[in-house]
Amino acid sequence: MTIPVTLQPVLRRLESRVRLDEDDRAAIHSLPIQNRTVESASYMVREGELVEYCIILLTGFAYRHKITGDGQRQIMSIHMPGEFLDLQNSLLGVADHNVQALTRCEVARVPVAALRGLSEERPRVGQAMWIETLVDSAIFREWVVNVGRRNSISRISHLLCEIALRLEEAGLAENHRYELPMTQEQLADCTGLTPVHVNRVLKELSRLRLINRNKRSVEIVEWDRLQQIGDFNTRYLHFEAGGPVNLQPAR
Amino acid sequence: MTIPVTLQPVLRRLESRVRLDEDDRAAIHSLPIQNRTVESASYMVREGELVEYCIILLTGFAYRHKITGDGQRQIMSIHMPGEFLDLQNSLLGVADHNVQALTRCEVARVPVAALRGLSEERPRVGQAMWIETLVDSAIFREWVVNVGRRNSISRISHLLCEIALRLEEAGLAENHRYELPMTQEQLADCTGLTPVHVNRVLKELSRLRLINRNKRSVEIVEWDRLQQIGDFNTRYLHFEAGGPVNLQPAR
DNA sequence: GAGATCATATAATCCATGTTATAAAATCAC
DNA sequence: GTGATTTTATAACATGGATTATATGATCTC
Repeated sequence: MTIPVTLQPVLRRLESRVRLDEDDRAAIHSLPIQNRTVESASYMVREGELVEYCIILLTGFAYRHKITGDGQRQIMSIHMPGEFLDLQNSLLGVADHNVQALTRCEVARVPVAALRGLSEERPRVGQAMWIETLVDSAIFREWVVNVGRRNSISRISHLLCEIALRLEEAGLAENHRYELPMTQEQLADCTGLTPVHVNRVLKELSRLRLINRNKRSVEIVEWDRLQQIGDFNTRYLHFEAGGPVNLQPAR
Repeated sequence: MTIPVTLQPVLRRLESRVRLDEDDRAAIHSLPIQNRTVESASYMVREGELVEYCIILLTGFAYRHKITGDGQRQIMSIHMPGEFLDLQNSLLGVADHNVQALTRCEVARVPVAALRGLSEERPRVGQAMWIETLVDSAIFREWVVNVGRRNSISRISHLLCEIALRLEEAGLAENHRYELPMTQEQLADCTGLTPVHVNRVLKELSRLRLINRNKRSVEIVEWDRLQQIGDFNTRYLHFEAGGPVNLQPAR
């Protein structure tokens, strides 16, 4: 028996950056979606695959990653409810990376043709979806900086700050406290480190009383300090994108 | 006196992935552009700036980068003629990174409002532009992998392969031979290494007779070997995107 | 609730890459 | 062309994070 889930969280997200009207909302709600439950660790998209459906994450967490020729893994993003997991595939055709469930997830599958149609018929919705992919892109850029130029303690701090704020923005956490459904090995694969070293860094962040950890729950105790150590600045998350007015005619 | 330049290279690029009609082309050619010459090393966009114009690179090379809190630089992409440098700014508003000239460049500046209008009036062009940003995004993902999980010799090899193929695809180089207008320091900032170590790696690649260097010119002598060492696979460059048919109704 | 499996913890050792320094070569500015 | 500046080259030494190993604690399976 499936838990009832809706596209509500997606709508919330799209409308946070673009003003939509009733017809736009109706068009989204009438997308021919299939709901699915996906078990933890199962693959939703595999690199090299010709993609026929895009996936919207309704509940749970997922991540995108690639495996290098010598078998190492690099995670390139973490996803939370309300996010598209692979909107780029609606226009690129062949997946260039894997998408995997971090926890058990409820997802909606939407045929790529329906998404292309939606973006042509409702240009405002098309732009909202485009913006989602642009924000993804901004996050990838920041991750290039994170793994390219920050030391281990900064990398982990930065990641913890990013996840906290994205969860809070989505209404899924508050007070810099959240459940992080990731193993230390997965944190290592996000930050280009080894699991052993992630363990050392987490221990150090706890010792400094910047965070409290208890199993998978994280509380950022000293937000300002952690943000500083992680060289974290929210700009790249584009929470505003000029606010929902950004698609009005230029002033 | 300005060299005469046209939007032709942009059109070529957009049409490589999406079929455009005469009206689409006309709309692009009637964009209200301003041509500018930009000196080497000058900034075209600065992080934090509210962006009013998007920039199309017509001749020359440019790059995007961020500076970390402690003054280190990470380059996140290299751009060549025909590419948009900051199309994402047309919808995101505030720049989250810098765009700087690598050589003297001829560019076209297009008001962001004109680009938004274009994408609403000519949805096909809008999708073509969207695809450009999606390919950028795919390249950022690969760069996360490159700096996160590959060793120094792989990182440099991967970068040399990527630039070779992108230049060839754009008709700007052939036979895996090209002028790379970057210092070793800039290569270091692309790959998350130090300039000293980049020098060591380049020396090693030459010693192994995989590449020939002479000043800034690069010739990849053993393409297959370099590709293998760099763990390089063209998939992420999406040269096809399903070919220009990818926007036909789903089969 | 007993094993099996997976995740965390932690120590000892190693090494790929960073750091610092110096000099030569190339390029730039006038 | 000349001096100033930038870039490349290279050596000696340092280190942050990797590697390997082992133990313990959690969590899953039936």
